[in-house]
Amino acid sequence: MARVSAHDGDGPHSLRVGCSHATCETICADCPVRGLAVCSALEPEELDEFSRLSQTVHLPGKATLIAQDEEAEYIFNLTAGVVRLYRLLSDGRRQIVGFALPGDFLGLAMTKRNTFSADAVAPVAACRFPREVFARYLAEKPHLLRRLHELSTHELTLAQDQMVLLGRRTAEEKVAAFLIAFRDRWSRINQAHLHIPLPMSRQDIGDFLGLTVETVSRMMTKLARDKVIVIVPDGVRILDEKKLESLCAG
Amino acid sequence: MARVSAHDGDGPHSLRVGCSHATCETICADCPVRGLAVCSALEPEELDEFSRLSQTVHLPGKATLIAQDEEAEYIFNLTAGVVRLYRLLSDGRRQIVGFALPGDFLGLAMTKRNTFSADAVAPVAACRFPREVFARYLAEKPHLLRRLHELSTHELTLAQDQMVLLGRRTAEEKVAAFLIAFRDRWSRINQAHLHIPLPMSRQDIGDFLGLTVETVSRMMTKLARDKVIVIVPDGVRILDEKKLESLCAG
DNA sequence: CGTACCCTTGATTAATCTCAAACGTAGTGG
DNA sequence: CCACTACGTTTGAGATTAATCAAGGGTACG
Repeated sequence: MARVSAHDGDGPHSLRVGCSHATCETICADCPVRGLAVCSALEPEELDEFSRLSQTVHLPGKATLIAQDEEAEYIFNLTAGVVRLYRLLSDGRRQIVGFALPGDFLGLAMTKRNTFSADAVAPVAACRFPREVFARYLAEKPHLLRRLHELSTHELTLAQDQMVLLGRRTAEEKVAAFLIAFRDRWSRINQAHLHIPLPMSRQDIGDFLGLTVETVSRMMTKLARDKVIVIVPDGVRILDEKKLESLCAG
Repeated sequence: MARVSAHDGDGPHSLRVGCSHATCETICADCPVRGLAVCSALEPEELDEFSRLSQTVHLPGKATLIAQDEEAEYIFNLTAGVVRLYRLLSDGRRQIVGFALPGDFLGLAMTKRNTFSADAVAPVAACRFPREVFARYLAEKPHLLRRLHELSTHELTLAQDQMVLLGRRTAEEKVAAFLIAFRDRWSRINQAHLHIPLPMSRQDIGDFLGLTVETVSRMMTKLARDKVIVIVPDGVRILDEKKLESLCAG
C-alpha cells in the first residue's frame, strides 16, 4: 500500500510517498488488523487492487481525521492507535459517540458531508481512501458493500448499547460497563485480558459516558478502593472480573 | 401483496390470506409510504416480484413484532402505525432506542437473532417478509442492498443524535428536541406541521429520553405554561415554533 | 525550575428521581 | 345510566445522584 506520512520527516505537513506496488502487497499481508477490517471481505487479488486506492497515513495525537459538517474528502481504515468520534452542541458541550480502535472503519456512511468529528487520541496509522475513489470501487463490488453493511449494522448495535448506558445506567454502572466493553474490544485485537489500556483522558471518558471528569475519577477511585480494579499509568488492571461484570447490571 | 390479518376476523390469532397477485400490485402502488421505504430502490417490475415475498399484516396495539434475543423469523416494513424499539436491563429498566413510523424498516441488520424488542404502540400495518426469503432476494439485488445500507447509516446518524441528547442535554432540552424531531419525522409522512401526534405514553417518552414519567410530564407542563405548546389529546400543538427550536440547544 | 495539564479529592448546590396522592378518562358491569 | 375500576397523567414534597465550584497533587515538557 502506498505510504504517506503526515507528521514525520521533513516538516510538519510533509507528505512522503513510499513503497512500490510490490511493497504494498507485503504491507497488507502484514497488516495487524487484516482479518478484522473491511479488507476481510476481499480476495487476495482484489486486496492488491484495493490497496492501491489508498495511502497509509501516520498522524500525531490530537490530529483531526474528520471534521463535522465539512465535505468528506477521505474515509479511513484505522490500523493503529485510537480515535475519538464526537459531536458538539453550539455551546461547547461534547458527546463522544464512539472510540475507533485498530480495524475500525471511519466513514461507513459514505455521505457527502461528515456527520461527526474525529481526532486522534494518540498517534494513529490508517489506510486513507479518497471517498470518491472508494465509492467507485464499491459500486462494482457487491460483497464489499455487504461487508460495509455488516459493519454499519454492528455499529448500530453498539450505538444502541450506548443509548441504554446513557439513558438507564448509574455513574458506577457506566464506568464498569465502559471498562468491560473496552476490554472486550481490545481482546479481539491483542490477547491481553486483564490489563485495559485507556489512552484517552478522563474528560474523554466523561464525554463518552455522559458524566463529568470528576464523577469518572470518583467512580474509578471507588472501583479501586473496592479492589475491583487497580489504576495503572494509561489504563487499569482488573482484579475482580466477576465483580466488575456484575456491576454493569446487564 | 398477500394480506394477512393477525387480529381481526375469526379468532385472536387467525390468519386470513387475502388478495391475488393483481390486487397486490394495486396495493403497493397505493402504498402511502411507497417513496420513503426500502421499496423506493426497486423498479416497478421488481416491486411486483418483491411484493409477492411478503404478506401485509395488521396488528393491534401492544402486539410484539420482534422479541430481543429470539431468532429473527421476519423482517417488517411498517406501512401504518407506530412501533417502539427497546432493550431491557435484567432488573427491568427499559431504554427505548427508537420509534418506528410508517415507511420505516425493522430488521435492517438481517442478523439471525434480534438485538432489540419491538412492539406496537398503536395498531399497525406492515409488510412482513420471512427473513430467509428476503435475504435470498437481497443477495441478487445489489441496489436493494445499497438502499439498505443507506437506511442503516441513516439510522446510525439518528442513534448518534440520540446519544448527544441522552448524554448532554437537560430534561427540558430533551423534551423539546423530542418534539421537534417527531414533528420533522411526521412532516415527511403527512403535511401537518403544528400538530404533533404522540400515540405513545409518557412512560414511553421517558424511557426514550432517559427520564422518568414525572419529569416528562413536568417538562410538558412547563412548555405549556410558557406558551410554547398546548397539550391536546394524543399529542401537542406547537404555539411558538422558534422558541421550541431554541430550547433544543442545537 | 517553572508552567501547563490532567487527575484527584472535598464541600456545596442543583437537577432529577422517588414516593405519595389526587385527578381525569375510558371501559365495565350492575 | 351510573358507579366503579383501571390506568395514565399531573402535581407536590422530600431524598438522592451527579454537577459545580474550589483547591491540591502529580507528571511531562520546555
